[in-house]
Amino acid sequence: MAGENTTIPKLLIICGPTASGKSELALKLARELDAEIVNADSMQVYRGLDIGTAKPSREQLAEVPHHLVDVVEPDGSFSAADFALAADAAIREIDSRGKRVIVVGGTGLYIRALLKGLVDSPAGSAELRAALQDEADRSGNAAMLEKLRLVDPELAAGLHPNNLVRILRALEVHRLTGIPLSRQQREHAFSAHRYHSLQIGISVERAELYRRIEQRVGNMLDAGLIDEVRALLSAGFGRELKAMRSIGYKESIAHLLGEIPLEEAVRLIKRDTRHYAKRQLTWFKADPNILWFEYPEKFDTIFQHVIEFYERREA
RNA sequence: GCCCAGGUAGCUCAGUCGGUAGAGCAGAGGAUUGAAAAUCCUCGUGUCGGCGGUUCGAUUCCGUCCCUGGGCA
Repeated sequence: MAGENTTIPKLLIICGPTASGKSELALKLARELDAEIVNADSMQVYRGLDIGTAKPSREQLAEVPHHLVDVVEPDGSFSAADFALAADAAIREIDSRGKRVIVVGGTGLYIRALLKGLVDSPAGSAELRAALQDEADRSGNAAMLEKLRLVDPELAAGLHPNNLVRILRALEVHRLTGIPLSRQQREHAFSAHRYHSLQIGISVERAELYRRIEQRVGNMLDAGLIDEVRALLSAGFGRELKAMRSIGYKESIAHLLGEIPLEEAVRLIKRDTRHYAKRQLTWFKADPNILWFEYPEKFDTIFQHVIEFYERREA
């Protein structure tokens, strides 16, 4: 049976803004369904970033197998494409053991990359990026956008000169492949259908969400966030690293370096987390495939949908 | 009680030599194809403390009252 099993695994996806209770719901469902969890959070993949990323506890990680947690060093590189690749492997492996898969996370692009794939464009090269950044520093953002316009007018038209990250990525892809990124995107268009999935979003009233964020950040401080960041710094992981520029870490570093008082750092962490939650909501709201429920209030309804999803025969 | 400084957007404040006002922060909305907890875009009418007076016109000048700081008693 193992060899001839070519069915596409069914994925239960739990998403929603930070502090909405995703991990808790996923754990509960995993216990009930004998499932394993695949993390789709861009920061929980980093080793050593535990408190600030609200990583599941040691006990929780031991109780339910988690994948894609602690898979890269804080100075390592990781991207949406890396995620999709690693998640595919983990899912296949879990599926081969006859277990179910629950994907949980707040990184919208990672989930999309997993379900629909990304354009087949080359990975970013550090040297090329550095060179482009250098050029941008000298000639300015507008000049870089102009440069992009010459090779990919379609993409350039939709980019604001200040959005240098995207401009440089597009230039990078063109330089590496000779093909305009917009053309690849148009052909790709996220039209693939890589898994059967049920996407559940946890909806929380805005004021309540902000209250929870406030509380969660307080808990992180109590749990020793500052110490965690201090340890990372003394291990040689500096503020220039992607992981260390994430919420909770960049502000803590500023405080540890004596740039801002602790209370200011805390204020900023709360603010940045709120903004982040808002961006997540914008992303997920735009996805018509997500079914939204309140949790824990609607757990039974969620569970019904899940059971029905697993029993359904996919065409 | 007296003196001084203030009372302008949810907050901190700027400003109007008299023609009804604008920044930062907060907040809201959006974008997002190998950096995504990143990166980026858009959104500011509020009895300018109350009431009178002067004036064609007052948030701006004058008077008075209330409130908040600070100082003196």
